[in-house]
Amino acid sequence: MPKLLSPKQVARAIQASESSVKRWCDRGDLEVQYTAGGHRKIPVSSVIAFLRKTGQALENPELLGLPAVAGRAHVDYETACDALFTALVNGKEAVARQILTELYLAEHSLAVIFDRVVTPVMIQVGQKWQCGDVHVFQERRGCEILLQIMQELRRLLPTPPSDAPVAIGGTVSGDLYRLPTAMVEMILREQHWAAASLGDNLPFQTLERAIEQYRPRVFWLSCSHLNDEDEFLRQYNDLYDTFGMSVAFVVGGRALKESLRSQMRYATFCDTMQHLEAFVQTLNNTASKPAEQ
Amino acid sequence: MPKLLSPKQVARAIQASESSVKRWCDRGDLEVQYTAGGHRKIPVSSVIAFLRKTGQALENPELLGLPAVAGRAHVDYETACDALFTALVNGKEAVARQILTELYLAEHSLAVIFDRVVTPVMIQVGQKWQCGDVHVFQERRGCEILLQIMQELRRLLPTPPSDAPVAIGGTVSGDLYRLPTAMVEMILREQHWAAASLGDNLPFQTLERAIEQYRPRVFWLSCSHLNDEDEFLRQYNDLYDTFGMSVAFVVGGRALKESLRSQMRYATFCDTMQHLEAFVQTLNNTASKPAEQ
DNA sequence: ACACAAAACATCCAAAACGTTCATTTTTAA
DNA sequence: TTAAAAATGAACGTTTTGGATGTTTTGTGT
Repeated sequence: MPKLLSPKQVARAIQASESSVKRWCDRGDLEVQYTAGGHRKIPVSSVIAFLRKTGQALENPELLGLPAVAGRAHVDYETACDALFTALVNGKEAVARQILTELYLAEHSLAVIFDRVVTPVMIQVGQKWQCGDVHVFQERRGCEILLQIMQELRRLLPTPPSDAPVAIGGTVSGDLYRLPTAMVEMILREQHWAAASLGDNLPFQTLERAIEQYRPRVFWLSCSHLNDEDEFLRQYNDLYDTFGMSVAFVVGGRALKESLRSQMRYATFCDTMQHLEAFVQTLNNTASKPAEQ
Repeated sequence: MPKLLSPKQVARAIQASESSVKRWCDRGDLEVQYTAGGHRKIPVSSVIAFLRKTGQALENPELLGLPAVAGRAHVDYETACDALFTALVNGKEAVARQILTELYLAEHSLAVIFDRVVTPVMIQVGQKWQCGDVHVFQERRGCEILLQIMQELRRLLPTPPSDAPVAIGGTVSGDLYRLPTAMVEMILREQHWAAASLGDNLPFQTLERAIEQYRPRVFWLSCSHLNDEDEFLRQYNDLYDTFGMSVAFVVGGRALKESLRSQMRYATFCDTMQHLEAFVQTLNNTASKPAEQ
């Protein structure tokens, strides 16, 4: 998708007028390219450089375009992962914030950041925790920091329009991993959904009530840990029997192994946040009232 | 609605002259960004922080997109509690944010807001939940919303100076109530402490490691629920034996009944956030290097 | 290939913001 | 109570901004 932006797009994104953006281009404050016919084309990287130079905040990042997934050599995920890991286990909130903010400004797709940086880092934390290299409190503090930063980023996402389709979800009883469900919420909000995470550790009974009350178009379940797989299967399938026809069930998480999935029904299973993003975009495009781009 | 304001807009909102607003920006009292041409752009959050810092009233809140009552002389806690309760159980994030922002502007201490509004509301939610008037998902969603808003307010607090005294804390294994520990963190940060919440559900073993690594001046433990009181007592007292001399233990929470407290040692027990605030202020005043008021 | 609508272009101008200066009010200290 | 100090708000000429204008480029659909 577009790496080059028009003056109007940039103006909206940084809350300035089109005239000013064009003037800044002409004056050289904003690096700019031209089409054959003389139209300005402003690279995203140029906007970021400009914002950094002037110390301005990015007011409407969603307007800077959607997934720039295809290999951007610019960002080195491995370095970012290493740095983030170190920052999290040492409780360096400010460092972690800087890493993620820069990635967000450079990458513009939350899904990619989640899949290629945040999730791998948390997996690494989990592994080192099992071999005893990382203490529980370091893992917990790391999660706290990540959740805080994600909430800050969440504020930069568009506020859902009042007629936005509703999505709710969370994790089931016994699953205390709230990071994934927070990610899901953000991905959905980025796609202009009115997504609300109900949190973690939710009994199936209350999920049923929640669906009844919210009447969502999408219901998600993040499963990082299951206390009792058989019990989960039974209750999940009950829930699906009740609502599966009217609500799109989206499930994911490492606890849902293939053997389990084969016994479940759902609208989609997501291995990654990018899968989820693609699925939601499909919904947006095929819906009667699609959320505008 | 715009998140960045011009000096004139801010001047009208807080009923001051444009000259003064500009002077405050230049002096650093108001956080400000600049356009490429050198015009000031003031974030709403910066205005809110300024108003609180100086104790001024907000004369025209509607100009900032805030509720019309914000900053008015006195606040009726009971009304606020009722409104917040309704907003939380109905998942109305925006309404809850307005209520709390309004209180934040009108009040001088976060502790008062926590003690007289947030805590009572969550107690009410808990009660109605037990009689079945409130569903689990409503309670959970309410907590999510509160944590979200508190995170936003946290950003308005002063960033701790690098030589700030360190405080860490959280809840023990089996205690999943993370709201109180988030409150504690904010109260401490408001008093210029480098406070870091380690989160919830922490085994004692890792608390020990955390204290070793962070070497805090204060260690807090929030106890809203205990799986096993005797086990807790044993492990807590072990921890106190190890660190009680070098670290100030601050405990609180409704799970610590009188019968339990009598068997525990601690620097202070806090019934309310205002107690905590007073205690920390005492520490600040008697410390060799007091954080400036 | 052509036509047409949407978007971007350059230019111009009024409104607004800039920095500076100065008179007036408020606070602090003697 | 008075004098000095500090903060405020108005006034000023200059610069920046943002909207309106009519024209040109772009991209899409036939």
